[in-house]
Amino acid sequence: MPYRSDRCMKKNLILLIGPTGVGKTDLSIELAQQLATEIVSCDSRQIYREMRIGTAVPSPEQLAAVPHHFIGTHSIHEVYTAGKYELEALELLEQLFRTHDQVVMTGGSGLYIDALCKGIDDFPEVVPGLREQLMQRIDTEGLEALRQELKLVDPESYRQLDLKNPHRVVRALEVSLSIGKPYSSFKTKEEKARPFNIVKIALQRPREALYDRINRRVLQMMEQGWEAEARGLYPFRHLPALNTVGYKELFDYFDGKTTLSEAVSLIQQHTRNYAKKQISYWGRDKSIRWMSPDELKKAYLCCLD
RNA sequence: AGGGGCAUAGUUCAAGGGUAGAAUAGCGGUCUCCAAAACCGUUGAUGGGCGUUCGAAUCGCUCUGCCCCUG
Repeated sequence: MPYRSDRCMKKNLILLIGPTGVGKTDLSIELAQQLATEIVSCDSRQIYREMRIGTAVPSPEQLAAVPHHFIGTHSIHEVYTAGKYELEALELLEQLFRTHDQVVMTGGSGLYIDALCKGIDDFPEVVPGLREQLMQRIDTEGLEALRQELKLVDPESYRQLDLKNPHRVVRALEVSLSIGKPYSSFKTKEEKARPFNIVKIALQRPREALYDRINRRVLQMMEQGWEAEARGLYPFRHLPALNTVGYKELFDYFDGKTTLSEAVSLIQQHTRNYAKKQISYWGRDKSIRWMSPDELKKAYLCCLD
């Protein structure tokens, strides 16, 4: 079996990824139970305790069935990043591997997963508030002004980056200006070594079936009280954590910009768009093995039947 | 039943008789720390028929469908 550790005692991280709504939660629990291990979530939104219904966290029963990590462990009021996740998740895995040969990791945040598997280069701390300042300058001076500044401080990035994307330009400037060295000079392009094997499995379903599951799940989430949850978070709608599919649309509804049924349709649509982006993101990672739920069960869960 | 209006991309809306555009969806992609974010590329349409004209989305007739008013 692919996940069995070999004689050298190296531990295995079994990564169960896939687009939103594909059915990762259920299968990850089956898998973890079979392996008598625990689940580490790699989801940039389920990590926030204030957002539960709208991020489709596992049910209380599911959470009780298998120990979960990084579900509701942080607050929307703190700034969280892929870099922090890399550090915290690595530390947790080190602990878990002391008592387990296998650990199951599941979630859908591509950048977080890459941060954990390959590492993110060590960028020095940036000047607090600089990013906000730069974003404001885009409004007042225009993106082109920042581009020209980037051309001076970091010509390498100016050549490589997507200069139409404000986030990218601001990020490169933020680092370059804070440190006084070009952003590009911190990029090593080297993957960090990890003291465990990583098996990447992505769950796959036909596009139509996936979209149908997404549409239905959004309706279920509404029945579970998503609207009330979102209403409670409305005062914090400008926090980065709440720049999230579903909450945004509900906030627009609260603002009277749409009707409730329009909001729900938009949530379904944008969740489908998100699923597509995830599939695109993983498309270039050739180490990922794509399987249908049935194939996964045959390969890893046959002993249960 | 009579009168009026409308008909353009999946949807919403443009185009003084002269190359049918946009937004959005759809499809595809980018990605080194706000990533459920941000950004890029692209398919696709004049309801049917007849006529006027060098030339019709645009003018006329007709059919079909939808909306409004009157009874």
